[in-house]
Amino acid sequence: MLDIQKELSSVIKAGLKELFSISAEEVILQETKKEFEGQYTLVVFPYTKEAKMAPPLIAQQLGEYLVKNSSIVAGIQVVQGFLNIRLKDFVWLEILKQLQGQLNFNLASKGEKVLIEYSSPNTNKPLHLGHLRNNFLGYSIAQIMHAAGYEVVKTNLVNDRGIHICKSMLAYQLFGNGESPESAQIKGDHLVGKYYVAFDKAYKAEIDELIASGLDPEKAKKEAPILLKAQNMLLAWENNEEEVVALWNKMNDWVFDGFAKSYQVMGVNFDKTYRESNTYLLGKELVQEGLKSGVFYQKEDGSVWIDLTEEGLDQKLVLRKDGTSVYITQDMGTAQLKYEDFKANQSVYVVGNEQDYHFEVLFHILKKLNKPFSTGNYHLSYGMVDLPSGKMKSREGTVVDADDLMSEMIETAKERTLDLGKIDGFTEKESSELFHDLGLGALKYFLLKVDPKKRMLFNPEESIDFQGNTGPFIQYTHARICSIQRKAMEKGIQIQPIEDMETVELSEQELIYLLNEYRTKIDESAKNFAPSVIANYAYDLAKQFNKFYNELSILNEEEP
RNA sequence: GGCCCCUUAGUUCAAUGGAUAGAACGUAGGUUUCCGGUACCUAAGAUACAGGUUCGAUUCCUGUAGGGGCUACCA
Repeated sequence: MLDIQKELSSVIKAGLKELFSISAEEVILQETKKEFEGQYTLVVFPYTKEAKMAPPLIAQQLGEYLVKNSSIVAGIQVVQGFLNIRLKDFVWLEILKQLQGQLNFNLASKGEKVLIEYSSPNTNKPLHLGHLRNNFLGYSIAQIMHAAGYEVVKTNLVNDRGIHICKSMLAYQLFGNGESPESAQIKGDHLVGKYYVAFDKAYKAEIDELIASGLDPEKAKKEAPILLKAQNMLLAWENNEEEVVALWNKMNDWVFDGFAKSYQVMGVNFDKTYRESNTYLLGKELVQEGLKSGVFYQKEDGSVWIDLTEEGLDQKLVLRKDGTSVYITQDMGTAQLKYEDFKANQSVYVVGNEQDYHFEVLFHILKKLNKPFSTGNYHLSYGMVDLPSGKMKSREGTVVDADDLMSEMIETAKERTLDLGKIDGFTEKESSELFHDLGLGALKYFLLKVDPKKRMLFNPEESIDFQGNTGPFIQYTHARICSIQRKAMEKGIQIQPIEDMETVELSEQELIYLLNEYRTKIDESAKNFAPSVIANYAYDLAKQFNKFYNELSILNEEEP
């Protein structure tokens, strides 16, 4: 296998030694920018001191040495301290031959299994805009890592137990009148969410009442009857009381049913779904184990803690004094379960950045417990999605509902496409699929083009553009390329895919160049867990293709 | 208070420590024309501030200012 970089750097090393007596350990070559000649660039500034010579002179002499001594270098260009290297055509042909029959866009297997946990919804309310960013990030990073040569397992951890779930259940018991998704014609998750809101409303009314009757506000918050009832219900649930468990099952089924529909519209899926109600007990076992081995310690009141002050963190509770588990307890259990199920080398958690501290603590605990799954953990932490009015708050009703948003996007796509009048002859099914792809494409691209760790702004008023740096623009370009190639085939015209390419050889060179570039981007994207790298690269390519095809006059435009 | 993250054109986003900091939207001007829209061309416009490391800093380090998050026996 011909390795261009290796070949070049070994000659460069020899040249540095012979011409300037510099022994370089490593030579870093970068891709040449488009506006300059050549494919690879060596930056010679670092050698100025040792060579005692001006950078352009070093580059010139080194370049001449390369042309003379390397069989693959066709020519050079010197710009200040930059040495641009142009390779001979046969090099590209050689590589093309090697790639023959394996022009596969996926990279060679890395022989590693990576587990990606994302989505992780609560079963007390429907999904919102923030969940969309999570789901799209998780799903796309899974696709990217697959393309980068990893074996990928997608998991979802559903938080289906706890006081917040009981709140919805209680409100349903009080005000529900036996309503069901069927009878109310509402998606299950939305119906349950409705009662979560109803609880909060009743709870606030009770607090106001108590305060009006002269109670201290802090006390009122803790002693509102409806809250006490919810707490009782949680205890009843933990004690497996039949009636409560039945209600819990019924309402969870509604929510799962609703989520399944949302996931389908989103186009995401999972290999395995875990439920917190099944993993928290295992977490408790791990706490007992760690207590024995001295990783945890017990306070007098019976609560169990870990001391991470040596690691620069705090002390952290892992089990309440009443023996019930907290969030981190169940996460320990889930980690073990996932390991037993899949034995992955890496485990990625797609969770918002408000939980940075939580995961730092979790990973430290796993290390201290000395578990095989204590390595390879990564928290893919992403920033919040803000609205122009500020942060989204469920209780204040300032959330953007995921289902609503997706429908609106599809509706917008429909309106714009109909305006353009480009779907004549489409069946109804084809049209609605097209609207779905365009609407979701716009939404996905919008949420993915931004560096995950940054906060981002979403303006629903302006909706999302279908022109410029957007998903539909890329989709449109793809459709246009296909259409042009189809027409060209019909007319028997041979199209050179890249500007300035006159011979078949050169277009093959460019093909490999693009393939290499694509693979580099995939690797970079996977390494940084950043779909934004690929997203922006795709836009860049689409723009280039569009510009080139704009100059082709043989064909008419076609529908996206 | 302590810890973590962020700050780039008017706005929303790019830029493995390298070449003239890229786009998009918006704005202005122009081509096109019954008018508008579409399309195309052109222009203006940015690294929060102060130091440091380096041949070279948007990028790394320190400090300042601004924004956000965490700091629950919530999840």
